[in-house]
Amino acid sequence: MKKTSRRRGRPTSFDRIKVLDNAVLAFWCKGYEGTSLDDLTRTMGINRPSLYAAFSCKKTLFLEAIERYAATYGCQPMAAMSPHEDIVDACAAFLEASIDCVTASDRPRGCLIATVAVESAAQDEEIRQKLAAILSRSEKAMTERFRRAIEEKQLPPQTDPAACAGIVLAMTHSFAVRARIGEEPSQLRQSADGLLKILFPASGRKK
Amino acid sequence: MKKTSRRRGRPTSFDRIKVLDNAVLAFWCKGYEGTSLDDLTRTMGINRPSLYAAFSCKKTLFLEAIERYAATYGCQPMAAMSPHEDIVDACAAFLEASIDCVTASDRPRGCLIATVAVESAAQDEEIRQKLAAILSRSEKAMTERFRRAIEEKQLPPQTDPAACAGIVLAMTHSFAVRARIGEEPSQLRQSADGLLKILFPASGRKK
DNA sequence: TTATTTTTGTACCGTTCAGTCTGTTATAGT
DNA sequence: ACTATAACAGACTGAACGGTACAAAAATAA
Repeated sequence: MKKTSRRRGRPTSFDRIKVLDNAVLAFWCKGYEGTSLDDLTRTMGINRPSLYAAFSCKKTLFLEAIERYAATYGCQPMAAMSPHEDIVDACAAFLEASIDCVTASDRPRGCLIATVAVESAAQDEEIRQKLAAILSRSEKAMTERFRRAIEEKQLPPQTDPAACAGIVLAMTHSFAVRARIGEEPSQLRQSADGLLKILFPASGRKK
Repeated sequence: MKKTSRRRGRPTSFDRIKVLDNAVLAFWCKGYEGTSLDDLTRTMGINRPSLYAAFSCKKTLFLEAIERYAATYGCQPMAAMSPHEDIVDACAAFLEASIDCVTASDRPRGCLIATVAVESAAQDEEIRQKLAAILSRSEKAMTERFRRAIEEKQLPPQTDPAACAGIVLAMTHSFAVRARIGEEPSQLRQSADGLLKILFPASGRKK
């Protein structure tokens, strides 16, 4: 039986996920073409050979950054729904988390997927496919959540779950664009409230 | 009194607006950072000194391209509303024109404003302001259109015009993102239909 | 210790970038 | 015809680009 033996050679001095998180910030801020290798090495805190050893090239680093973004920031709105049994509360939490995500003051404005990587989607098939997969996943999840709410009689039986999901997700895409262009959370919150009132007219809103 | 006298020297061999329209296509396709001066001169059909004489530098060319886009493609959805007296018909036409705009097969996918220039908005204040002005203008116009519909009793008096406008415009932002990522017009049309049904539940839709 | 393996830091590579200089060409005024 | 003016086409510039070569450094295995 083998003993736990560490790898030979000089050990890596950085945490791969930590520097990837910093790459996310760099791309999120300046976009794919707008972020240079100097920007990346500076923000990530490692130098070029380490970067290339860990991530192969700029594009695969970008693809990994997109995935990492989706797994950390991108999934927060969906995650914010799960504590809520009521579909109205869940949607309110989803929209609020989405606003937080695209306007947090300590991070770049907007969404790495909907307002940054999307630009590159027209040029690169690999990026396009990854974004399409992420979008499709969130659309399925949101539709399923509405379907459950209908099943649980929180919504009228004739409700179209896909249509509802489409509208709620569309609002978050819009939030990303509007936040990037400079709108404040309070303005986005107004739109969120308006959407909830129209989407759930019957619900006696508390507050 | 002066006679009509043409300018001295060699006349410009290109139409400033035509080459600007081509610059729109180039930026729309590859984004600001992704479009090189070689790309631009090739697509515009003029060479560098002519480009710089006519548009000063890459960034002011981009700003002019954004404005030109807004005045040509960008305003088409709003323009598609005006023939329709009924707000439901008007919104349907708006959404259909929006889908056409972001998925036309002879043009780049998506929207120059919502899926391309928006990336640069975080880096450049001048671009940010221009986009903000364009968005604000369309938001005002759409809200006003809903206000008129309420006034004309096409919608219940308690309807919130800003909320309705926000949802319809959000859907177009979403269309731009989804089109850029590869979704087909038919998929976007489903979302448009779903939105109309939810936004105008009372209206007996003529099939 | 010594040999081996792997990462690190620096300097460098060829290419492409945005922008300009120079000389030529085409028009209008005289 | 000749001069003045303005735009043309192509070559050119220094800087910045993405990516790599190389040797020093830091760890394990013998």
